[in-house]
Amino acid sequence: MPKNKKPAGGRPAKNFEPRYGAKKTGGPSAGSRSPGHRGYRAEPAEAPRKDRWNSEDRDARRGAPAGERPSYNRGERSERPAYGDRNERPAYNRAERSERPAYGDRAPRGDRPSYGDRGPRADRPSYGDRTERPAFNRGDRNDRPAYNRGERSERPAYGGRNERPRFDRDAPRGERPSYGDRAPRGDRPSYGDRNERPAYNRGERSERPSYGDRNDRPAYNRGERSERPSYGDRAPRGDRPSYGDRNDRPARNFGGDRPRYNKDEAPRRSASDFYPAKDEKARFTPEEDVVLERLEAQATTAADVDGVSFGDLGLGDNICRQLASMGAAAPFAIQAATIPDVLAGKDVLGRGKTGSGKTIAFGSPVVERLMENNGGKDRKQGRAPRALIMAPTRELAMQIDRTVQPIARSVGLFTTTIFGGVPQHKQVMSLRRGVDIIIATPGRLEDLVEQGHIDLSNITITVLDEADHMCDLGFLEPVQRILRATKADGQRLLFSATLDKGVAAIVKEFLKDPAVHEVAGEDQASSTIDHRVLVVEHRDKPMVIEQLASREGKTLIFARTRAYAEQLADQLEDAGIPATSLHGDLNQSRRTRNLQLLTSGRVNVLVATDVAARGIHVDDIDLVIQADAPDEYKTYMHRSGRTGRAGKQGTVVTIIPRTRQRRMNELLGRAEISADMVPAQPGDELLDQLATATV
DNA sequence: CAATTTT
Repeated sequence: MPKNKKPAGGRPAKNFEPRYGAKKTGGPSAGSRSPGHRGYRAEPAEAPRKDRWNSEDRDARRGAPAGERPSYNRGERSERPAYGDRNERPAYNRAERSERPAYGDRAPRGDRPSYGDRGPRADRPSYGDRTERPAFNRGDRNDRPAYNRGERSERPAYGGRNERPRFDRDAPRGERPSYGDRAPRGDRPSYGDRNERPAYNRGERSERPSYGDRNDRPAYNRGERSERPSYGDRAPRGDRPSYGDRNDRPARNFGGDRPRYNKDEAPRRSASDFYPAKDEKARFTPEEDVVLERLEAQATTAADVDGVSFGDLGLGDNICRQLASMGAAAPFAIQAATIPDVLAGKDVLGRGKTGSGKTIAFGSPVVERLMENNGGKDRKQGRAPRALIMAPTRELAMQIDRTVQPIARSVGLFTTTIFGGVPQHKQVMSLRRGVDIIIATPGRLEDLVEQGHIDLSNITITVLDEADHMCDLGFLEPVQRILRATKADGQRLLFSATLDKGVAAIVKEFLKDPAVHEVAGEDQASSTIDHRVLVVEHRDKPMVIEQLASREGKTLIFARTRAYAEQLADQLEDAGIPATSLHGDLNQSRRTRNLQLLTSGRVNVLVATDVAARGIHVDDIDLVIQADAPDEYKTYMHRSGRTGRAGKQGTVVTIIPRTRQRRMNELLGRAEISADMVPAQPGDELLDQLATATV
């Protein structure tokens, strides 16, 4: 399918333009779409502004800061074939879902308030329709008179509506969940700018569960949690349909080929050396064994840290107090090792075991440094961010924010998350209000930079979490471009549990004489994880997985592909094991919700791709099943690091075919893991033993 | 193969 074909007759173009046109000349357009949202206005204040944009004033606006220009009307955009191919992607068996009563016997769906009046799942058009629906084929949208129903013009006009298909649009209205039943928008924490709303935080923050605690790093906050009111009486997050639901399928195919920086529009802000064209030759030269080979890592042991406090490391009182309130009373080894160097302004490479507290290791000193630099006083609107933390997945970005944000707020600094899969508007608004620390995934960050909404030129500290992964193919180049846009002499921090020479390209170009830290005695031998490898006949695999997964505790299953993850989740549900999935074929809302299903314990089995392999923390996962063996030893280490956190016991079971034994042994060797490798088939008692080992 | 953008 011609991915880039320009449809005859320029239909998509036609469909794009009227959309924008209609927005401007047509009815009013509200930025917020539901009553209760903090920005909601019955008489949209934004409407007049749009008119102005549309008028001849445009010339007058020429000189306006980039962030305020309606820069979205770029020509070539509308000519692009839009999202056509999305619909052509395989459905991954979603359709079958609707045929099964599965969700009916699943956890107490019916108990949940907001969905109470919805029909049973099977009656609804179901997500299965999605792929058949021209979801993103905006083309049809404007042609459908249905959406111009009378009340439309009275409504706030849903400016962005066309752009965000909601589920079940095609269904008769009566059958769709009425949006009025939803929790008011304002009650739902929004991804991007949570911290921007003073109402939500401030002093109480530390006493509250602070969104972060939900599935954050282990040690912090555990005990207090149960004592606190917690958001228990709120509708569980996962139940509140949210932004992402509108795109049923996230965009993919991120046009790696798409030329960045629309040629006809020079970057306006930081015009100078922004993203120097492509690469002055590939920087990655494998034979340069820099980093950990040449630079001796300074090992810190837990004993070295004994009796040391965060204050001793150089953090200020507010931050120390905040850390204590988050459950981090005293620094972990990796934190004690790196914090002083970070505070000293050095570039740092930090390697600490999965779940060893890396987020605080970089988060708290970054906050401290920013505070030092401006005396905590510079809060002018729209100030440019000064620190940037990048992560490979959205979930991880959110999780980092949950840890860093309270620390930042404790000294009056603001953070915001920037990632894709959700409407950008809120993110842009927070940026305009001014933030100090951006926590981002590379794609959306670059997008907003290109749009002129983000100025990276004042970024003095950049952190790469999961740094080795950020240097993998597909991430490396965007990361390089972003780093080049930050202050040239800025401080850079690279953290990962598997930090290796793969980061050489970044280190060489961007770090100066970095301090390298690792924590001694944190090898797999000292780990609390029991590693097993099961050699299983291909035909037995489904049943073996079922047997392993039908258990009490939380189980995380890794699959290599999204399709298989989805299929496995379906299979388990069919078998009566409540399970959900997490992978890139889900929209962000469902990703967030499904992960929340596991953290909340509503579902005990999550089947995920490697999107969940790194960084994300869920309490008490005691069994990790690798339905497909990983290709890389590092992947093995990260996946297995989802269990056995905070010193708890965990089991990792890897299922392989006979033909993979040798490769598996090599991989385990590289990971320095010793694991029993035994044949297994359904019904084996061993499987039950493994399933119940930790429950 | 997965992950990473679409206002």
